[in-house]
Amino acid sequence: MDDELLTIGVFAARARLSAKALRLYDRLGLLRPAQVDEASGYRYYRADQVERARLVALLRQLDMPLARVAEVVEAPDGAMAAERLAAYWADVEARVAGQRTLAEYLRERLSGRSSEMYGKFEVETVDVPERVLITETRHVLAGELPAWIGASLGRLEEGARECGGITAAPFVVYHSDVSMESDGPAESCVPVADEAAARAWVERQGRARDTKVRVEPAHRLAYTRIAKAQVAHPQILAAFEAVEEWIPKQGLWQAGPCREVYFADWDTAGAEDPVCDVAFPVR
Amino acid sequence: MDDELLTIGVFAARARLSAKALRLYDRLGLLRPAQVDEASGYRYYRADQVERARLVALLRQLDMPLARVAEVVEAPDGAMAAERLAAYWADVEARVAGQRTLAEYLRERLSGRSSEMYGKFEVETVDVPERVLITETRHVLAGELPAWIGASLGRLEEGARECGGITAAPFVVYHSDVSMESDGPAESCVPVADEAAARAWVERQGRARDTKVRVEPAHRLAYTRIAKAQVAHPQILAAFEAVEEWIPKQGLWQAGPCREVYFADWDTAGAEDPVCDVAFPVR
DNA sequence: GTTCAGCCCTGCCCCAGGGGCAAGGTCAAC
DNA sequence: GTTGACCTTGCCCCTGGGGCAGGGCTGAAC
Repeated sequence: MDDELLTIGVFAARARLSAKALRLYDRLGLLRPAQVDEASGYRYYRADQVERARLVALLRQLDMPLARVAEVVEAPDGAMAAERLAAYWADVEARVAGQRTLAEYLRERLSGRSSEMYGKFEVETVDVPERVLITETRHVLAGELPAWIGASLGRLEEGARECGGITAAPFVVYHSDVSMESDGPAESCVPVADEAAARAWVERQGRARDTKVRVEPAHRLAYTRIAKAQVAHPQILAAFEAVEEWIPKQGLWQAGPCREVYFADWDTAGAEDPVCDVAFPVR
Repeated sequence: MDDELLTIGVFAARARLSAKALRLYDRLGLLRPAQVDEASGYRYYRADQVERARLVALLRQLDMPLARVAEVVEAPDGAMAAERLAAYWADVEARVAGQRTLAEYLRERLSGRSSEMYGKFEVETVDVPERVLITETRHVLAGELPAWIGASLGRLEEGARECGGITAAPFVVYHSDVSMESDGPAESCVPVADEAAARAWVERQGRARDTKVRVEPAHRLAYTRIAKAQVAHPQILAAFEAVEEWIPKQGLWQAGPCREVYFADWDTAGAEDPVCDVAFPVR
């Protein structure tokens, strides 16, 4: 019954896939024909391969990449397969949730409320002297950003005790895209007192994390102060944009990548307490 | 102030896009540099182009295709732009909602509950005599399917009155993929009494819709009866699969594309009333 | 036996939306 | 003048196929 062989066209119709797709899946090893005629190259499939093929078709309807489809259909048992599917779908939902928030934010902004929104931010400048920093740099996605900032600044603050102590508020520099899906490098920084001790401490850290000592020259920052509740995507984008809009209006230029300065204790702050300056170096 | 020109690298950093992407957007006309040096080919952007570029970058984070990005950034005003963004996002949410349901269904099925699920369907066969059909064929996505079935069968039932009347339950044949995102052609069919009248009626319909007369030869159907609440993706897939699993077990073969036979009045049926047979021609 | 339609094969080019690299031209500071 | 950073175009790569060309296979009718 199940040992009758189907040509690729018949099999494709039953599996609701195209013959072209089946040839691709054959080449990738995802769905091998039961038999291939050596002379003609004709592919023949067993009828009981339809089930697997149809599962592939359904998974592809979730836009699951073929590599992950392979992980699902080759799972040792149904429970594992279900788990891998669930993991993929959780990824999708996480991504879409981020995009949803961004879409809502953009919709509001495009509707013309941007001027009102910018009006809510008061921007000022401050001069920052030359400082010695210990830093950690990593490519990180927006979803993991809060966790990474917490962990990274925690490690650096800990290390700062061996470097003469913290001399100013820790901050995070975004060397590339600030927003969702970003993997532009982020650099968390803690100003410390003792450069020599800092270099020695960094040496001891090894290369596992990208830990460095950096001397940041004196500069001026344009910043706006925001509350804990605003430190999240995409609300925080409005703050960044408010500062960016403000800078040229004052006859200034951006002189470097943006940063978030955390001057308050995060854990003890309430949602409406100011905890963070969104800042750009300016000239 | 805004007439200072930025090189592509500086502009890319400010807009949080790659230089490569900017060259692509230039070529596509989405984001033209303010000036291009004829001799060197160097692109120079005005500082006030950053805003548009950054909007493009944010829209791309929604995975919006560049063609739709262009529609948004070139909208005559913010309200239109917001509307187009909202339309795109609604498309995404609709697609994801369908995928979400499919993912949930697949997760349950992979977890091993499939045998229980199939157990719920009782499959039988019925012999169908040769019949004259008037039909409408269209490529239709799963999302529009219910609406199209309703409208299409409505038109055909109306036309059937001029063709000697309806002689059996209307049905829809799926010549390709049954599931979400399908655009495989679907054919809605109404059996009628008078072939000559049917041909004349179809002639009068013109070519706007793909309306035809077809004589379906006598055949046997394997079917399972389902309630109104089950006639929706992806629950209905389980019914299709139950029948497909059943067929080879009886020593039968599928002899054609699957179909849904609507034997009850849809509007007056309750959610638990049987309204539809999910059927495959068998030999 | 022959023919012919309908399958099937491989191989090539195409799409989006870029990434990455090579070879070479430019620009600015020193 | 030199150097190094930056810019240019062009080519190949990715995914998941669609579409077409040119040629081989197969089965059923004649």
